[in-house]
Amino acid sequence: MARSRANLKVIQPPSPPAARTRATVAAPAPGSTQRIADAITTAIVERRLMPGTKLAEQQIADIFKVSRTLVRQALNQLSRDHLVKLEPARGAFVAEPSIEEARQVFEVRKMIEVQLVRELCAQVTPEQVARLREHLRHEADAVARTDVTGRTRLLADFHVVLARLLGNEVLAQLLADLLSRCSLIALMYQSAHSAEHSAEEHVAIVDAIERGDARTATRLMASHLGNVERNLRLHPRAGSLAQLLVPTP
Amino acid sequence: MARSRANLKVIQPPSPPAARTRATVAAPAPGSTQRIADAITTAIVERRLMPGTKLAEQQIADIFKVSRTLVRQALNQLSRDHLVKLEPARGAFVAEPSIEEARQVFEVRKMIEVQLVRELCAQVTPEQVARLREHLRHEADAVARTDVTGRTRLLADFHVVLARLLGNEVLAQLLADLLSRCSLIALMYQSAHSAEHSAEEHVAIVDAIERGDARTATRLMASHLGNVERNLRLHPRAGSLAQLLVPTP
DNA sequence: CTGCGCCGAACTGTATACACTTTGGCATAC
DNA sequence: GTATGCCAAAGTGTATACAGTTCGGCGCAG
Repeated sequence: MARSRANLKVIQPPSPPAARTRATVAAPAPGSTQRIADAITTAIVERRLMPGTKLAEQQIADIFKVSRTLVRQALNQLSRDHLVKLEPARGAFVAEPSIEEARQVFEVRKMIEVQLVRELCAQVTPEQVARLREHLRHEADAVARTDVTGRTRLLADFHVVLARLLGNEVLAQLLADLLSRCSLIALMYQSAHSAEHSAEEHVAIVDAIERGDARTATRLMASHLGNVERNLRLHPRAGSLAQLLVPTP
Repeated sequence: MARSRANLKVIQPPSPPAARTRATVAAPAPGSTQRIADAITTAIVERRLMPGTKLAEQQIADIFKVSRTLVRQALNQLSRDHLVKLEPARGAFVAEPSIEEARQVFEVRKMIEVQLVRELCAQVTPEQVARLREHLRHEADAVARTDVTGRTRLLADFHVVLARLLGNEVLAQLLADLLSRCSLIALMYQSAHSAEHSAEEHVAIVDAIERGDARTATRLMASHLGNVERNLRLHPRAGSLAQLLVPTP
């Protein structure tokens, strides 16, 4: 895996519309650290920073016109989100989630979200269904407009919206974290899963939830997550370093 | 909620045997930041630092004989673990989880751990059962020796051990985070749940897992978590500020 | 006696400085 | 020609300096 030497300028500090990965709810903005973390996050998720890219502190500091101190704080945060990997005395790199890690993340998502959907079926209100329908409309819009970035975000947000309907902020945060990891995984193991397909599956899930049909809803969610995972290229590719290191006895 | 002005000396930098909350697996030790974070963590969990206590950077820096830089990093980490709350321009305080947050944390734990136990029943090996039995022995020891600190830690670790048996490190980490929050919650809302009772329930759960009896195991886990939560004083206590602010119309 | 406002001590937020580690290249030895 | 070792540039780890904010007290007015 040759480390990408891509130009770091791709980050670009967006002035007003920073990402809201967790800015909306988490910290009351301890300063501009969050702005930097968000910019890097979106840069990673939008594939402008490829996995393995080195994130040199001074370089980023220059881009944002701040000191290394703030950049360092941002990188620390991102490392806690598993979006960047910190190698002591060597620097920060965009994380390269392993295949095994990808599997585990999806396994956890399945455990949580199946249960989530089950509980939702038992207590969902018409207003909540309406809220979900609205989200589905946005998804459809983005798919129609072939807005790749927005589409990806909305498809992920769907799952967070579900969590938030339970009124459990802890759960919602937790899922949001997992989903940001999934974004990175998805772009590393280039999904062949079409956005339309995911959107359709989301519709089916909401239908089942509306009917309060827990059996169907959980089954659909499980298969949905299974589909997404199955369509990742989670197989050691020929030419990958891991393959080369095994002398095949 | 009067802020505790307790003497901060209670932290004390332990030389060799630092806490292993996440030191063992997470970072390859980027320096001594982890040492400080661990010391504060154990101080909180062992009730030497009460919720609401202010954690002044310079004060802690003096104790550990380091600069504020490292302390700051440690406090940032801890805030991500929800063990301390960072108030911009005011400082860091030991977190005071709300009753609502406590409920949500337990709800999430129930969702995850019930599913966890179910999957474990389907694929548990005799060696794994043996590993669990060993842990149960340690629990019993600690209970017998009335080793409060060790006992509390072991009772929590039981759940992480379960997670680790699935071979899913992501899940294990996630649960470990939730459990550290639970420690704080437990000490804030002083549990009346006896350690013996918890240990017994753990034994019953392992028994069910060994038999591969998923139905019983999941039921036991759900009721175990329900018991622990129910025995917290999760009711607005008379004299609490929240109560005083409601004029009872 | 109570309340308001000003001021200084203390503390946080950010930048900068310095020491130590890593790294890549070049020269030298084989 | 390949390999080894040394050195300088670059980068990270930690400490320190400085600016801006908060907080508590003291005095003064009512």
